[in-house]
Amino acid sequence: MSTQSARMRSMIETRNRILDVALDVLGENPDAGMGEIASAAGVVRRTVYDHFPSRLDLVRTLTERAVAEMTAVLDEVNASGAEADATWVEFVARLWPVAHRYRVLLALRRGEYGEAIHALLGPVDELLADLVKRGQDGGVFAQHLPAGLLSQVAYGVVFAIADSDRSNGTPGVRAATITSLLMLGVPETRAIDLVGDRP
Amino acid sequence: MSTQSARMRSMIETRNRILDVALDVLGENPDAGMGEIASAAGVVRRTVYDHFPSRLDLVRTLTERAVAEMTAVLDEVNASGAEADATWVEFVARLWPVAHRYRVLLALRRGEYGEAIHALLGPVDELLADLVKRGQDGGVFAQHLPAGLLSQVAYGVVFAIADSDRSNGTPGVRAATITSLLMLGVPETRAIDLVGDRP
DNA sequence: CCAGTATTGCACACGGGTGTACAGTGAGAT
DNA sequence: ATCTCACTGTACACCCGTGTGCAATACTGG
Repeated sequence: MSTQSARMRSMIETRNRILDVALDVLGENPDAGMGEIASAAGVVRRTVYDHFPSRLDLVRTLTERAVAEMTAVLDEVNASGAEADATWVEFVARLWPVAHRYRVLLALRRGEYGEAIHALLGPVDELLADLVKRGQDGGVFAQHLPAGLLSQVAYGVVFAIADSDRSNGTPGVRAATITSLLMLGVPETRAIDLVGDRP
Repeated sequence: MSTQSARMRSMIETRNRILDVALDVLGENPDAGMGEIASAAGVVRRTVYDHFPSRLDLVRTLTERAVAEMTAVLDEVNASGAEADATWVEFVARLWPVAHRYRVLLALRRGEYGEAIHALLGPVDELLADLVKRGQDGGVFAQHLPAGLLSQVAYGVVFAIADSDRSNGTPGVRAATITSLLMLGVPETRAIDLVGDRP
């Protein structure tokens, strides 16, 4: 049906290249301007505005991408029917690369577009809170904090550790997962068991 | 010796008012301009520049204040000679109000003045890392992460929970302390014991 | 009362990012 | 071969925050 190939294709390709590069550039410096993004994508600033009328449109599209990927992972993982702590381990493992790519969103949540991003990220936050709530109700997670806050802090920590990957060697998924599990109130022995037997 | 009282006093007072207000305003919105700070302090923008030649000077002074207060607390707490986990509890308790006031620094560490702030915050980071390292060597803290990173993430969590105070009611020091202890690898029972018996 | 000075209330220059306009170019579509 | 359209290159207007300059004002100390 869509036979308008070559033209369409290269246009979509540039659009995607802009998005990919924007993620990298903004990941390095959340305050980067459209000019930097354009240059990094091997394109003129004007062209970026052809694809995304405003900077907010760019960021929004990026966020929508992230939300789509994250909810996909969360839905899949939730469907397994496993215990909450095991589900969390699976979640972190699957989300690790994604979280690293979209780490910029955590920085972008404060300032200027914070409101818009927060709104788009709402569904993800809910799914996350639900998972933690399930763990608390099941007695596998601690209850020092309300589920909503605990889930935010927990995956904030995962993002933070993923961030530090850029500096030192590689704390890696394993360390991040264990740390988040501990914070969720899972005993150390159980935490090590959960992450121990995996590919 | 310093008998130039009334004049000096009111000038110092405005200076301090500017600093205090700047902490509040920047706490709400780290991107606030000198104009907003001036207005909030009941002063004209030009006056702020009389006290602080540049925006960086303002932020630097704020940071120096924070470093002074934090190192004071850390030194005092470290001198008690108690176990690392007990010391951590004391540390969080004493630092709680301070951390809440200076929460903006965590946001300001990224972007523009990040480098300068990071440099000034260096000593605090070291003291914190030393404390965590001591706990790891003593076997009371877990070792999934290197002391430097673990300490950063741990007090990042404390700041994050302090931040959320503004939104919901009051998770409070207790919840924040327990959460950070858990993440440091302290067993839940021990953690509750540690925070349980205090004024 | 008079001098000194912190503060005010304007003014402006400067830099930097955003978003737009428009003529030109080159590769694919017809 | 010609048309179409994504992309180029350059220019411009606009907004906003920073930092500076200077005369006027108010308030305090001698």
